[in-house]
Amino acid sequence: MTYPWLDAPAAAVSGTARSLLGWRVTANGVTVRLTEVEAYAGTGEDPASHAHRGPTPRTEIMFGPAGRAYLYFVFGVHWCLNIVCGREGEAAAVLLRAGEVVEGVDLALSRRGSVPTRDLARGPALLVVSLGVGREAYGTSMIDGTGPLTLAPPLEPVLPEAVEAGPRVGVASAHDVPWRFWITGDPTVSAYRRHVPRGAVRGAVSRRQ
DNA sequence: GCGACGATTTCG
DNA sequence: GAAATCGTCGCT
Repeated sequence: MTYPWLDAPAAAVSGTARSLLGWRVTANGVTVRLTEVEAYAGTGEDPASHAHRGPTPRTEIMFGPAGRAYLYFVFGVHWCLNIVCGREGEAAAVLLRAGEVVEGVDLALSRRGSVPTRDLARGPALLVVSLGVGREAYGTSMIDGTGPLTLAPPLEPVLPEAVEAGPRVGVASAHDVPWRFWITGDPTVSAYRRHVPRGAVRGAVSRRQ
């Protein structure tokens, strides 16, 4: 199977992200049906993207061909998984934010601990834990069967009217860009949290909102 | 070399 | 609201 739209131009990455809703990602005995994703555009175009300032050792894989896995380690604690999109050199990507575990629930539960089934992959780092992947999956292809991750089409199509869009979660810039997409009403979609500066002044008035 | 901070999660 | 916890990246 081929995935022609994964390498659509980076300018179309929001459409690519939308199209990925309902697709299934399998790794290590667990399959997740994607219910929430975020699009990140290429170098110089999207201040919220890790690749915004050009390639670095960490983001190098994003500049390669589409369909490979870009994982990054955040807060010294968690891994998050992206599918590299766009053409070579463009560095667009789609962050897999949440999904429904549709196969291997018991295995996912063993990795996540005792949580409600709907919460198994309800968040980008939780999705990665359920799939049982980590650093070793960095840079592997998700579309040619050579790596631990496998991308597969939806069993049932996700209709356009079932998709909502809004601001991306936790990003420090580009709050106005509605490049987070999710399946309306799906219980496995994560809660929206806006970016909170780490060194925020405490006890001041302007803290909330 | 150094330090600020992060596409998060969990607990209080 | 705030801590956990460390790799990454740009340079006050």
